Amino acid sequence: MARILVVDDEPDAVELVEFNLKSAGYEVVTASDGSEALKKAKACSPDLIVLDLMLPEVDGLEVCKILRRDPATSGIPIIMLTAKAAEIDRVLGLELGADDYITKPFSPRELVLRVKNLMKRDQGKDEKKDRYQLGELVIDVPRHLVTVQGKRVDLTATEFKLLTVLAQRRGRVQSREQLLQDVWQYDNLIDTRTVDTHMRRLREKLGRAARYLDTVRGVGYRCVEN
Amino acid sequence: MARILVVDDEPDAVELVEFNLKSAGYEVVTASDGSEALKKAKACSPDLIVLDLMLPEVDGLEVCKILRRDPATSGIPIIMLTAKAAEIDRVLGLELGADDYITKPFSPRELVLRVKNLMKRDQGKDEKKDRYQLGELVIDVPRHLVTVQGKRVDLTATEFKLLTVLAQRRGRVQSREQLLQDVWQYDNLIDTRTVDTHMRRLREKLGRAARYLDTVRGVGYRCVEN
DNA sequence: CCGGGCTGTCACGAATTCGTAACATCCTTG
DNA sequence: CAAGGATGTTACGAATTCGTGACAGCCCGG
Repeated sequence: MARILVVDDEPDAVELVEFNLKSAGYEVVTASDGSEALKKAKACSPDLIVLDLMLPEVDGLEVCKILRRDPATSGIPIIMLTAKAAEIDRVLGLELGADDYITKPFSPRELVLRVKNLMKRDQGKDEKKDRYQLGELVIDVPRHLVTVQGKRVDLTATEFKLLTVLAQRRGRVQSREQLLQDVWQYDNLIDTRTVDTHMRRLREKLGRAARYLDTVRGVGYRCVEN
Repeated sequence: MARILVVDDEPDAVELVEFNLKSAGYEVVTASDGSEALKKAKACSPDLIVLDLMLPEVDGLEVCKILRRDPATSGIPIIMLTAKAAEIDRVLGLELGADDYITKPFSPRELVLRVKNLMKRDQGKDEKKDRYQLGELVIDVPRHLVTVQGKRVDLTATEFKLLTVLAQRRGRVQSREQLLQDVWQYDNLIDTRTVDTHMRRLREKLGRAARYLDTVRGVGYRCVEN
């Protein structure tokens, strides 16, 4: 089926991930440090890489960058494992180009789901972009900049992330729970109504461009195209 | 339907969980300590396990690990019950691999919801689609959008779910009780006649496309292909 | 220490949606 | 065709949902 390279320096972690991925029908290759990872990434040409952020010798971020620079490996989807939610911004940053991330601790099932998701996405169309445009509304992700009719709109970090997530999943309704997951990173303690408040603030700042943000009563919010 | 193994050393807790799961239509097997849990997990091959963190003899964490190592049980979703929120990290930890957790005290409703969620995730892969088409009627699930001859039809959350469930089980008659289970989830207090009213509203909004929704007198409703 | 921006929560009200009862109609059965 | 049950239709009060404004805690720079 498909080959996955798993990189982590903790043997237990590797073993668990390996076991679960194999159960899901994938072929698994492992590496325990950065240089080994780079070697195997070229040698085995995996279809996907699960990469721990913290590694001895060569850091996970560094590995990611190098993989992206090399034409032989730059097209391989990477899922980053991070210990802290705070590191996520850097992971998803342009200069790194990880395709997805999971914060530790995570459930193996969750990992398998994301792997499947990325594999599917690989064949399909739905890719993450640096820039989203909805009519006069432009979202520049790496620059953290939003403009409406060329005029800059100042958004807070949360508002920006919320808008970006909605734009990424354009067309599809996102439940409040889903948004809490994606924007607030697994912080289940937060009230779902908080999403409403941030949507309100976001809409207020976006002015007329707020029309791209739909409320789907009883379900959640959705970003629409026109 | 589906079998669930409930593991807790407090009889009261077991009883409460058992009662609620049974009310939701599940078959329940119970165990009061770790070794019994392991035995029954293999013997009964449950579809899901609800596992208390603190157990006499073999700790819940240990049980979880062992279950994950054994190929016979590693695929079974596990929901952990923890007394303290602080323990969550360990529960969802990489080396453990629980799929979800609930902190005590919890509402039975919450538990049932999580169980359903995990079950759905498990089996829904083949049958469930993002999109259903019945002639001029198109149901786009992720977008939460229904169109008839390309014209958008506004449905409430309940109506949409009802239509989706019927479309998923296309061709097969669904009893009112079944529909209440699938659409209204946990709440079995609702009058079956309520389904009729929602069917009426749904048909009204669908206009001509309502012809895809059959009434099977004395039995229930059915979605037909042509 | 103060002040301001950001964030999460709450409370309130308007609007929608829901569940049920009541009545009307349809269908089956004998 | 009559009777009785099942379903369709309508109306309405209850409950839910969402937008809005207010507010307190937090962090950080001055």
